[in-house]
Amino acid sequence: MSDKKKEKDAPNPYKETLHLPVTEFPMRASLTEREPQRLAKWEAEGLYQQIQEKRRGSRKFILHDGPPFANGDVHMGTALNKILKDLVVKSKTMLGWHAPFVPGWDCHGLPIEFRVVKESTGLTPVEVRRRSEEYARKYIDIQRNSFKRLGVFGDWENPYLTLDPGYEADIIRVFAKLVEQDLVYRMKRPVLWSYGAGTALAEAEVEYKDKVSPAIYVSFALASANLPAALEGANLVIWTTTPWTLPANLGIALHPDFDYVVGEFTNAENIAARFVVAKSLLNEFATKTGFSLVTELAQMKGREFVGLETQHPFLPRTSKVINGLFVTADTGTGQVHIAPGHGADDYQAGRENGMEILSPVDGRGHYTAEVGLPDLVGKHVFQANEPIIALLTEKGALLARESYAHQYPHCWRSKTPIIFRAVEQYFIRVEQIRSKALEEIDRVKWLPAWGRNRIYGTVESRPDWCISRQRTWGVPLPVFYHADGTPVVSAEVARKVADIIEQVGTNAWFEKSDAEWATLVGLPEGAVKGNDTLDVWIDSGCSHVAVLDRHPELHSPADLYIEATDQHRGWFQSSLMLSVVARGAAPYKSVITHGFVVDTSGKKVSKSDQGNDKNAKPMTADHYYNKYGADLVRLWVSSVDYQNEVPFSEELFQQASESYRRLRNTLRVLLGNLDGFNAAEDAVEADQLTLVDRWILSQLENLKQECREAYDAYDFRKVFVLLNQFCAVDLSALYVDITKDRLYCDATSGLRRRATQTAIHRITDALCRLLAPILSFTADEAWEYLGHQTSVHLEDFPELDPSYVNPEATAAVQELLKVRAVIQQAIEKARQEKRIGSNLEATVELTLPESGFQHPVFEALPTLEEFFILSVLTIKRTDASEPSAVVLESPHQKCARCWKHVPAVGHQPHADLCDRCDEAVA
RNA sequence: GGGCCUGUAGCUCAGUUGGUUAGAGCACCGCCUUGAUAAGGCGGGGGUCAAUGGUUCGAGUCCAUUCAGGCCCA
Repeated sequence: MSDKKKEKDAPNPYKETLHLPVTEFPMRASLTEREPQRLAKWEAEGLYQQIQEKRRGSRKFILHDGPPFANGDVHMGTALNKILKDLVVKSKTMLGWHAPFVPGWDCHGLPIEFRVVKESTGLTPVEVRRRSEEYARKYIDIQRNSFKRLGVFGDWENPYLTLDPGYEADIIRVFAKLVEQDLVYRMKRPVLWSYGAGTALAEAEVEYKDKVSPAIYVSFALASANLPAALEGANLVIWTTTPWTLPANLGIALHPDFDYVVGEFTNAENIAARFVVAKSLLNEFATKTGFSLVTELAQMKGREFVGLETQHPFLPRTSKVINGLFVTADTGTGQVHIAPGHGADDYQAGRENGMEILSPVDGRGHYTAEVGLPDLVGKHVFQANEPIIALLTEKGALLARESYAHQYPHCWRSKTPIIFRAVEQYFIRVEQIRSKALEEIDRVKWLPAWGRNRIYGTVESRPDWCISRQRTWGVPLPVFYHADGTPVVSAEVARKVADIIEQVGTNAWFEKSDAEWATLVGLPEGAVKGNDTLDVWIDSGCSHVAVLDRHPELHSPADLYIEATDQHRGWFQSSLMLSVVARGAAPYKSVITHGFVVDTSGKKVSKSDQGNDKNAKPMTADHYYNKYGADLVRLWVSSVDYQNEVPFSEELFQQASESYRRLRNTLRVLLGNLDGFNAAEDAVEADQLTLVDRWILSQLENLKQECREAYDAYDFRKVFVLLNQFCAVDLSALYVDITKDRLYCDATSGLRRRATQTAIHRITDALCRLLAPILSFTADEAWEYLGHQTSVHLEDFPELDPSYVNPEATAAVQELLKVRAVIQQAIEKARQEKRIGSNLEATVELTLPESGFQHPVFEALPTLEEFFILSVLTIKRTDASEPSAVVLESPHQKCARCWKHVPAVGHQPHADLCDRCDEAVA
């Protein structure tokens, strides 16, 4: 090692003559401080409105916002969703479209009502609704602030709310259309019922508690004519923990694939009988009832029993034998008692098998006359278990009884056990719109493509849509009842209701008396309004009517919907169905779905996990934009494959930070090198550009085109990768590194220097535009430092200019890079051996094969030295097949200004300078 | 249990119609630089392509099964 290497370099006396990068654009982003300032600036300038004004008249692109529920803070999943939408809106805008974005909120529904009712009991419906609205509006404000803070552009001052009177009126008008098309019917259906509170409950209002119930084995004698010999005189046997539902028994379900044994059984008292029992449960049956199998007469599959009938044990009617996949073999007999009015599976099975929905129980839990047993009428169902068991014993149908401890649902308020009770509900006849809906599915573009199958399967198999809810915080189901209880389900009446609601809101439904309403809608005296509200999926499913059709800036069908994959069954489906009803077509032209946010081990993360796991990471967006900044949240979104589950962790934010720093520092050095450059005066003509300039601008053209295409295909991840690679590889490692020498050391107005500044100017301009949708804050900030007074968000993506596409330069640089790799390896070896430090201390003897590397640049030593960042390069050609390089310590003096070790150093007048620097200083 | 989907380096992802030693960025390790400096450059290590079986001259890429995970149902 030379002595001069060890010497501490004296301060460069020529430093003042260098053109080092100068810019106020800070290296440190300080996003959490700067972003709010920029946000305030945008708001003060009315940037969103400016964008709308500027784009008015351009072709329109409508991304319709699916309304998040106005409950809780913005979760990372919600942030992902909104940022994806924003990436679409911003990129479509910069691609030349007019893409207004009207955000919305879903305001009605149980979770809010539940919260309100939990806080204080005994509220009137009007008060529940008042507080629910207050609650919803509070969270709308919270969420709106988060979305804005994340840099999402939209008409935040005029969002759509499903509680707006106009919106509510449109929901009711859609209901009128449903009625008009004869799609609405009324039918009993079992619901979770609290006899203590006298009301229907939702799943969320049920608490599971321990309860001991009587569990009984009951035999049902087969009663069909022409039974197979083995089944003559045989009995099916069911096991149930709700004896009180037996009066409503209308069927017995067997699993189609289970094996059932038909046989002669006897017990300790030598009573013999012929039973059917699931084979796998024979032992349990014997233990519990005392009846053990003596003679097996036959084995049959469950499906072979279908169509038979049994005699009801104490009522004068028969029960149907059916199959059901819900039948299990854990307990009982593999045969399930079916009371369609008292259970969800029972109901489904009952409907599929043409059974009545019998539910002889009133709202207080007492039997009605329908029960068929005079002694039981008026008795509470839980008081009826013993009399029924006694009756079964008397009829000889009771084979065994036991006490059974299990988790049983209880009402969260009255704490009483809940029962399944069938009440009248309203349904949409899906069958009548199904085929049209399926047709429409194939007219929509689904991204990813498998989304088509997902929703198709859902629509294909979905049962009729139950649209009534026994709730308060919702849009009223606009039906009335005559004094005799006859329902009035009328499109005309519904439209009158809608017109009134439009003026005063749905609270009026609850505030005005029945008599007032009857008068208003023209019904005879004595008519009363219904108490049901509409399923909230009707609310959001009407947005294409209540928002797209109503809002002057928007149109229907929308060009695009974007939501998480759960919405195939949810909003995408409800919107499709109601749009088929309202306009005979799908409400969207294309649909994008994204995955759910999962942690790095691939497990889902949800709000509910937060409470249970004390180590759980924060999952609300505010934590992340307050800690890292919105641009980092946005960069994270752009970096993932959103069509799958989206991995999320604090570690990923560290990773995004690294990418961010690279992007930011690249912008910074570009801006710094533009110091003193006036594009209008100093830019050079294209034909004056040097090889590397032509090459980088050709790369830039490529980047522009690929980014445009990726944005157009909603492939933000690809944009992220392209921009990262361009900044890290093409710019940072190559172009900027190579051109430092000319930028810093050449004369201010030197042609090479100006050529590179010209290129850098083009590059920086393009980068700011291409980055704008993703790094909305940072790109705008850099744009400002580029000398612009207005926001980058008012600009288009950079236009393609094919004249800069330069295959010749690209081919040359590709060859140069191959050689560069060889040289760098040789230099690295020398460096590891401590023979040299920086590249400029080396002299490289390059050997090239005779063939290949024929580009004229290989004859231009100064260009090669610059490209490889070397002081001195020599080349010889041999018959070797691959290039090779030998690295020697340079024998030349170091130029005090540019640090190159070249022969020119040592001449007068500046003995410590090379010729180039001598000229530059002069 | 059913429907739809996913499983490639520590992390996030590329891998065209099956065909040379499976790629990128980040992270990691070592070196250089101190004129992008709470920056920058160079070099390097790292993958049984979830597993098993099959089709094929040849499979990360096709088929089957299994395992793990997600959404929606039951």
